[in-house]
Amino acid sequence: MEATLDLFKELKSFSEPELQKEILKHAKFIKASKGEILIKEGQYLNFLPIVIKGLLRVYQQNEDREILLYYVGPEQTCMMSLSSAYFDYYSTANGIAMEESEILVLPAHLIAEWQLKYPSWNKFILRTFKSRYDELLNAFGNVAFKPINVRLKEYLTAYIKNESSNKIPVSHQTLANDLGTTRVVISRILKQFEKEKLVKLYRGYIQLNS
Amino acid sequence: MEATLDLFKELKSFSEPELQKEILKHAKFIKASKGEILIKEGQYLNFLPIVIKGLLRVYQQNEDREILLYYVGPEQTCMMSLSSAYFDYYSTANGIAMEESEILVLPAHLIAEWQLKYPSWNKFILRTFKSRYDELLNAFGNVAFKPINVRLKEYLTAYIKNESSNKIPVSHQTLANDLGTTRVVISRILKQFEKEKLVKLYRGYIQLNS
DNA sequence: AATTGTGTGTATCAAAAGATACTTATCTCA
DNA sequence: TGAGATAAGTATCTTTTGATACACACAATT
Repeated sequence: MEATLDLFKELKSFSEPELQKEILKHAKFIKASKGEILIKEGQYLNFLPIVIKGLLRVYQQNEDREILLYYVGPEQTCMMSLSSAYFDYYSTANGIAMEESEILVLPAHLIAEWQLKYPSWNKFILRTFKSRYDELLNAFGNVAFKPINVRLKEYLTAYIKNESSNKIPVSHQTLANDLGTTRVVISRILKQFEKEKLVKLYRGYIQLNS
Repeated sequence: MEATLDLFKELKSFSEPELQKEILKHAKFIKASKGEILIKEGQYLNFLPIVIKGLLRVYQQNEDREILLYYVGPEQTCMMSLSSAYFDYYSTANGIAMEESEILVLPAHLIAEWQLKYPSWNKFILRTFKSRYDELLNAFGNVAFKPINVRLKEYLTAYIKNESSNKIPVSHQTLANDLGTTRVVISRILKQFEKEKLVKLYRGYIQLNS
């Protein structure tokens, strides 16, 4: 856990010395293996997870379909947990570890206490609320107004923006899950994109031309 | 403004004496007439509006369509404004007064200050974030997974839950705007509902059977 | 090599939603 | 009262999306 500890100490959001001391005093560090489900819809959470390393995927489910809400990366926490833990309310989404992840876990009651005590914690919480809200608002507008092919195109271009390569190592099924539709629909649209020379399709990944 | 002042003093969220004094010291009270646009997409806000009386409608727009995000009633504030004012970010939604409304207006910089100073203010802000987030999440799930007829049915039944009567004084166009679709689609579905004896249609309002 | 699972291609059909256009009410207000 | 605005009904056509079913390719494992 030495390495994790070092990672934690580098996080700017918690660099306020008093706060850092407090966190170290009360937090547990846990590991989540790839595919592990951390949060289930309907569940009450009495802890707040902050990701140190790795990636969580938070999504909503509806019978056979699902749709992505957001990812939680290092130095971030999960809106659902925050909401659930702070307000003692059940979660309305699911969370799963996309990769081997290291997570700092805080008892729920500290959220409110530190809100008033530590400005940097206060900022962190509000920043979390705001950025998650913005993400969701954006996703909402997209789902409400844009056809799937446009959303898919935007998803793909957004994907490679953060990467050096323009290979997108994602299956059609995963794309369907993220965008809230079915695999066949994605395959159909991707084939259309290929005809338009926008992409090249391979097993297990997609290459974006541009 | 006497009446407004009295209304304000009754708001539980701000009953903490020190906070109330501060608000009265720094706030302005304004009136918005029906149809007045208070917030525009892209605009920077340096104030936080809290509704004392009346109703604001906050929505997103996309060319010819629009979709409802939420309403802001008495003792509530607008997520967009809060987000914009606190983080110095532009608004990503529009706000319009649905009726003659009375609004308390606070300078943006006080939001952060009071966050640390007044527990009840802190609670108010977080409650705002949470409830707006929940509403949006719910709307998102609906748009992603449910067909319009189901959403419309839910909208109508939710509407009369808060009313004594089962008359819904809303035009088809307004329903279309709230649900993010077009008038013709709404009219078509409502006619179907009428055949199924779920509703009776009149000019300007809808009567729900049950 | 045979088996199994996953990923992809694709055809067919059905349903949902949107676009357009035109008609008929009803209300408002000068 | 009559002109214009708003509300609603409806028919037709197209597009988008979804459901289902099946074939085939590739990979990993035994």
